[in-house]
Amino acid sequence: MAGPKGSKYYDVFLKFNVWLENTGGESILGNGKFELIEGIDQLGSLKAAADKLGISYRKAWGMIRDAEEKLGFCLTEKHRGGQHGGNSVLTEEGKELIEAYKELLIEFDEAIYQITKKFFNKVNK
Amino acid sequence: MAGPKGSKYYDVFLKFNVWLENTGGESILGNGKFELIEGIDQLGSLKAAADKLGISYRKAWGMIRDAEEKLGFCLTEKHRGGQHGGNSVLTEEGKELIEAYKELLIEFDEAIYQITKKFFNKVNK
DNA sequence: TGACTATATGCAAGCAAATACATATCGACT
DNA sequence: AGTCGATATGTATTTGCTTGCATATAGTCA
Repeated sequence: MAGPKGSKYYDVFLKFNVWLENTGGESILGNGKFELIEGIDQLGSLKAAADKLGISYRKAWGMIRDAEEKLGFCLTEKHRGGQHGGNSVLTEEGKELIEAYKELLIEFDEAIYQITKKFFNKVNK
Repeated sequence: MAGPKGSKYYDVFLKFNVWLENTGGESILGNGKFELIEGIDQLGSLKAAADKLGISYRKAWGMIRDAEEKLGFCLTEKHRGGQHGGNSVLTEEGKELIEAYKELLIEFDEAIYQITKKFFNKVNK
C-alpha cells in the first residue's frame, strides 16, 4: 500500500524488476524467462511451462534459446521422442540459477520494504 | 562486476529498475520519465530535456501528459509564449518526487550491492 | 512399425508501440 | 504589429515484437 486514504500517492505502488545483462547491454534473462525456467522445473516440459504462462510454444522456445546462447551454457536438457513426445529438465546450472534468483527476490523484497516505506512517507504529505 | 575471470557469469551483470504503478497495473512513471523530469528541473524546458535524452519533443510531451494524467496532479508548470517560446518548471510535487526518487535510487544501490555479491557467489562456482 | 506428442525451426502475418511529420497556439520583446 | 521558439496535439508511418502456421525430427510404447 502506498499511504493513508486520501494521500497523494494512495493506490500508487512502487515496483521493481531485476535482470541479468551482458557487457553489451543486452538483456540475458529477466522475470519472464525466470518464470519460464521455473515452470520447466515444476512441469517437466517447455510446452507445459509455456501454456502455464499463456505464451506460445514458439516464443518460449525462442526465449530459452536466446538465454542459453547469451550465457554460453545450457540451462535445460531437452529430450525429443517417446510416447509423450519428449520433455525438458533443468541442468545443474539451471537449477542453481533459479534457486539463487528466488533467494535474491526474497532479499529484494525485504530490502525494498523499508525503502518503499520511506519513499512514500516523504512524498505523501 | 560479476565474478572472477573465467567464472561462469563473468561479464554478466545484475541490473534493476524501479517504477510507480497504479492499481490497474499500468506504469505511471519509471526511469525514463524520472530522467525527463530531472532534465526539466535542470534545464527549464521540456524541449531541452527531450534533446538531452535524445528523444523527440513529441514523445517527451506524451510522457509527461501520461504521468500527470495517471497521477491526477501536475508535476510541471508550463508556460507558452514569450521571446523564448515558453518554458516548463517543476511544481512542488514534482520537485518532491524527483528528490525522493533520487534518494530511493541511492538506497537501492546500497541494498543491491550486498544482494548482488551474494547472488554471484552462489552461482559462480 | 505405426501412432502420439514435445522438441526444433523457418517464415508469413498481425499488432501495438515508437517515431516522424505536420500544424496550431501563445505571449514577451522589438 | 511582427518575430521567435517552446508548448500542444492529431495523424501517418515505420518498426520491432508476437503470434500463427507449417513442417520436420525424434523415440517410446502398443
